[in-house]
Amino acid sequence: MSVTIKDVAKQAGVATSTVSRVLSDSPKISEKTKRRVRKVMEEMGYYLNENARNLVQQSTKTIGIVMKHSTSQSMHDPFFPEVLRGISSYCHKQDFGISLTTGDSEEAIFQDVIKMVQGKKVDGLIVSYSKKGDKVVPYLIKSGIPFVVVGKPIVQQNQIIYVDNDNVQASKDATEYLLQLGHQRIGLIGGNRDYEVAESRLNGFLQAHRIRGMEVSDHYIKNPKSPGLVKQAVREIMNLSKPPTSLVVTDDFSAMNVLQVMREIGIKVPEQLSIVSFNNTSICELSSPPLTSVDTQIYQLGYESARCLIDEVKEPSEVKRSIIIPTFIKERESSSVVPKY
Amino acid sequence: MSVTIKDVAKQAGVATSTVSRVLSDSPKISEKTKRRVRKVMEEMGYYLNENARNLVQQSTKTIGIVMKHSTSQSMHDPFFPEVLRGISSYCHKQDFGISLTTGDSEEAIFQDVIKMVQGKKVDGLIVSYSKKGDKVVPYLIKSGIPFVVVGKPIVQQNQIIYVDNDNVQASKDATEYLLQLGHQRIGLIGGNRDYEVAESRLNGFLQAHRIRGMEVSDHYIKNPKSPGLVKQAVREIMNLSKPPTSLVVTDDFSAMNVLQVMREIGIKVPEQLSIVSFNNTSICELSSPPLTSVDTQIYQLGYESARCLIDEVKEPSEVKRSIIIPTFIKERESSSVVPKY
DNA sequence: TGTTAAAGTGCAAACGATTTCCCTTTCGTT
DNA sequence: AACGAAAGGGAAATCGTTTGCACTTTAACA
Repeated sequence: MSVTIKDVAKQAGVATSTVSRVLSDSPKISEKTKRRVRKVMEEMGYYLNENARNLVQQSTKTIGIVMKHSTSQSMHDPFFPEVLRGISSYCHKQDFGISLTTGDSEEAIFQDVIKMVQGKKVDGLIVSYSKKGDKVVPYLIKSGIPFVVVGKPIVQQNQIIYVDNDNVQASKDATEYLLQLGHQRIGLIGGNRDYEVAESRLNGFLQAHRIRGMEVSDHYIKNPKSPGLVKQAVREIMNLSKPPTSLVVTDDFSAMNVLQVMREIGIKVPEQLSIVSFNNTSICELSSPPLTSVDTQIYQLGYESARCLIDEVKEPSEVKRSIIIPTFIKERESSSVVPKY
Repeated sequence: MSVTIKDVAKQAGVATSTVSRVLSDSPKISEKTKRRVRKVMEEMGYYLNENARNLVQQSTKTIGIVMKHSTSQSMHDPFFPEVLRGISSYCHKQDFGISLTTGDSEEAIFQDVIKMVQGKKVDGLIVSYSKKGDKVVPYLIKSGIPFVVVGKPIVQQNQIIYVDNDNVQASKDATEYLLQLGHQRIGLIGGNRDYEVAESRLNGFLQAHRIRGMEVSDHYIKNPKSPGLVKQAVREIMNLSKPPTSLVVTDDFSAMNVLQVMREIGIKVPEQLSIVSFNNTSICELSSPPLTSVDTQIYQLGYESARCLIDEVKEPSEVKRSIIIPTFIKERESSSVVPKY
């Protein structure tokens, strides 16, 4: 149908190889010929067929993105879109395409990944989460395809390129921040402990206490398995005889849930309860009150992971360097000094 | 490198054509042969190379998604992620892949699209917005590739497949809803009028008034060009000597902005000001107070657009049918009867 | 003027499938 | 036993590029 390299060659009176070389701007072709060929391409409306090129080059200049299971979860939380934005930005700079998994169950996603890899549809992958018992990462290792994970891998960390925050530190910082404000009773609304990030945040939370020689009651620690269970967890924690005066919350979205519960049960934020959450996504500014949140620089997380991946695709490195993106606390109105009794 | 159809053929003692037929489960091949070939494929670890198939079939079983200019805008608003979720879901069912534009300027996106289309990387496209002066849609029409737009196309509506709400009606409903609550002074916080949706919502808003023979002051109508200008617009509108008692707001995100301003200037929602917004995204439930919002069924919008597109890819239709997704008002706490003075 | 090197092109073989014709078998019918 | 049809499978062309190698100019140098 469409005009091919052959047509151009014939029309321009050269060989197809010449046209191909013009396409890649090879120095073996004289300027004069290039100009002539380019003119013909223009006239005939030629455009390169990427599929043909992909086939022979054994590369697609496309990366695959593996979303967290349950697109719904990924999508509602602004985390995924933001990391995607970062990835997207770097890919565009490097003229790489993006291909998404479409599955909505863990198994379906796994199949998507296999198809991408074996079908040679992508040159590399970004895994946008790190989860216990996940099959994707082990598979990718075995396959030998370049990939990077956003978050700290559960297994074989030294063989995997990853981009992450220091979540232990970040959580420690958040907790320490509340301690400095004078809070003695701090609760944690964490996440599903199957995800590495939840585990790290819990550790940081505990460490901050330990450093000060403080014990934390188990009742102050909740790790709801899914976003839907957050409210329940918050209610439980606030129903304790001695409820915490502040909460470290694993993400902004959950913090909004917290805010709702407080509104329900008539507890004022920050007057009666301080909140620090994570990610500093755009809802922080828009909630009432605006949320103090640990900025995890999600965009950077995405951008750097794309950079690492594409570097690796271009020339595989022997040693797998990983990258830690710094975090900082963005203070807003959801946190204040501990109420005096 | 990897094992090809030829290797399998040799190993199984059949021709490549036979292997290919086994792959596509052709009825021309006996069950016995199929079993044998499949076993060999299994043993050798064969996997089909999609690029090779794409080349000969002239099709990629992949659709491209054109995001609204400024990924940032697309991404912060949960609209895009949600429509993507719907698209994704249907694509997965049909075993289609998804490819995203990566550009972050209108021009860059346009180039992405050209590359996808001319490079034959996709079988069709979904344009996730409808904007005045947009170059993508006209280009797609000219190219002849199947595509559908989410939203009502500005030009040549009858030649374009689109999936949309009846935004005029939806806006009329929202306005009527407030009128019924007794509000006499209703303001509109709309969107950038370059987008079709903003225009329609404005019309619906006006129509609802007209039906009752009411006039609307221009001062009550704001169409900030970008999300950043929403707050400013809200302040202006509330500074009028006779400010509105209720607001129709073009999306939930903007409504959150409204809420913030109200908090700043000490106006209580819904006691002193009612708000109805659009989209009924997840923040509605989480805001304080929870937002009354017109559910536009974004997920469905995405799902149906994917369905239309893939149908069209499979067999191009002569007449371009479009689809209107119904809307309904989800009442929450941001709206109430007009305050009595 | 002859020799050689460099520069510029062309030829043809990949890349890994699909698909259109054919050519064998095999089997049922008469 | 002979014939024809149907079923199963093979050979080779094709899709649109890239690329290693060989070939022809042209220019330069002795």
